[in-house]
Amino acid sequence: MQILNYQPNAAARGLAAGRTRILGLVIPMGVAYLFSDPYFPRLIQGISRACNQHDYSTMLWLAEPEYEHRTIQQIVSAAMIDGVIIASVLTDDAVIEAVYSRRIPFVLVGRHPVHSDIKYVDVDNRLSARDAVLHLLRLGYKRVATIAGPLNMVGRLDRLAGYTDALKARGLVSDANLIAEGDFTEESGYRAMQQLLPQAPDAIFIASDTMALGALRALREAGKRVPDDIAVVAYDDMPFAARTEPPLTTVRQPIHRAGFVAAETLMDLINERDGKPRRVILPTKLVIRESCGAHRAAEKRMHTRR
Amino acid sequence: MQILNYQPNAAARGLAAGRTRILGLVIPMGVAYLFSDPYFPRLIQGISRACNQHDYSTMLWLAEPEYEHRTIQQIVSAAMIDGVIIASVLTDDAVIEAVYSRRIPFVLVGRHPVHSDIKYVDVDNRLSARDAVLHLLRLGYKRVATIAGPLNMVGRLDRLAGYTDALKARGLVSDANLIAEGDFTEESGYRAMQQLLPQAPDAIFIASDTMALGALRALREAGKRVPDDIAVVAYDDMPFAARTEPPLTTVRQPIHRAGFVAAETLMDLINERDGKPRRVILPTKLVIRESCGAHRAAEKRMHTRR
DNA sequence: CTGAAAGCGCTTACAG
DNA sequence: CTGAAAGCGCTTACAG
Repeated sequence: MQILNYQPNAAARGLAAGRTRILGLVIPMGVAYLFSDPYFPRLIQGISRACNQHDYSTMLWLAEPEYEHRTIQQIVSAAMIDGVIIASVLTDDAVIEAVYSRRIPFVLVGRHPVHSDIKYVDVDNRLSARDAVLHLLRLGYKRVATIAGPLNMVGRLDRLAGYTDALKARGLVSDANLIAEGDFTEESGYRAMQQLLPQAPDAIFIASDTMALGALRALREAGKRVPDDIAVVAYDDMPFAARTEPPLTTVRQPIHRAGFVAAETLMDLINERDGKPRRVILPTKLVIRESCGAHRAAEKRMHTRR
Repeated sequence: MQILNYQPNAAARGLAAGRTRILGLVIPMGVAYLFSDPYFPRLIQGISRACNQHDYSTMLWLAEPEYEHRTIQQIVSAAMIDGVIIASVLTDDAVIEAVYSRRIPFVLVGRHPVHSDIKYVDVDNRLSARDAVLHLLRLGYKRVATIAGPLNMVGRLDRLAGYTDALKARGLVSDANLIAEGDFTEESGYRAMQQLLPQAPDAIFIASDTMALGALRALREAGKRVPDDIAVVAYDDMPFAARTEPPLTTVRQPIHRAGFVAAETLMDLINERDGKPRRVILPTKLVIRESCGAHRAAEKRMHTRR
């Protein structure tokens, strides 16, 4: 049975059927260095898994700013892809505007700041950040600083808002001197921490584990002990977060799952099975380890009781 | 001029022209955890850059073992892609066999262990590993251990061979007790180091920076100082290698460039501009920092001279 | 229910 | 050199 070796011609099939079973994935590289953060590999793995299961393929575009126009051309190029996933929403994103106005099926990973009718998959960045900071406040810390992510990214703005929410909830007002901006690299966390140290914070919420790595390095160099001199809570729960010194208390978010769900949501959209909700908010969880001092605080309480 | 908004139909063009201007990229996931190593993101960035410059697009397949058959089907599916880049050569790779036997244009990142006529881009893993280990031996270390990568990967076998070469070059014989195998994760480096410690090595060559991270952690926990008690040389020169404690002496390899060159080589192959050589070996460089003790050794010599 | 035919939207070889 | 026509290899609506 030589027929077993037959491979249909994908281009012909795409032309005739009007669909290619290819999903596009666009990663804005306005922030190219970000790509080495383990976030994107895990997201891609989730998307790829869904594609494997549903017999789709993935087209990858790293949208470098200097080629943005070309990337958009390719995405909106008819009959190349059936739809597109856009990861990591920038507050001003030409790619989103292009696919939105041309009515190309697409799903965001991260909520859109303006168009509320866009389908997206996300975590509740604001609420989870609020809870993380409240955790610190409840432990009794008074001067809680934060290192935010690049503020042109929607999710990072939300985390910063969550930080402010938490302060407000405890009747505190946020102090601009306690807020530094990083760009998600280890190096930027290092610099931001050095910048904050003179303000003598007794705790800090850092918007990513990778930046926390840099912050821990800065603290070590400055001779500060974590959590005794300053408590740290981070975000992501990357694999390495359990192995820093001390291990990081951090907000776990299901990145792999976000990719998977985004891909399935897009497939439904393409096939007009509009069962999936417009927004999918995935659960997060504050993973408590050593860096926040909660264990130490619990110990103290025990000693006090005796 | 409304004609400016015209977008040619990619499927129709592909059918008519017999080429799609799409390159496939296959990352074997027999080693899925590997994907979080910064290696692949940087490789993808290089490939993506070349595609942007030459007006190609990239199709990404993470070839999970359970979907290997399907992935192969997609790759060899006519008129989907013009050619394929296969990253990270496993010693037994069904994907490579499939594209090889079907005469689909392809380029490997990493040399092939059997078919020497296959085009590839690589570094000289063996020679660079040899030089790294010779560096340690020249500094006077006597018991040089190694943590190898997964031995089903060709490049990692080559690095192990380089380790043995160096020992031989100094009239030493390799001791199986001084060789441990990791899987490129931080965790595996940690465990491999713990396993090697009872053998009392005074230096170690580790096949990746990520594993070195784990090894440094194991050494710290065991109370060993680097490089005083044990010297460390790693491989990759990832961004974080300059910021470990102590900073890593490590072999720098141009990953981004490897991706870029692989993509351009494939484009030439597709267009039958057979100008590019069959094999491209990119240069490596031993970057000397604190972990090997070379600086300390130099200092000592200075003191002795006085 | 089955099967031959039209048509998807391009590229390219070829007639003029 | 220019332009109309054939053909790429499928899917699908439609005639039988």
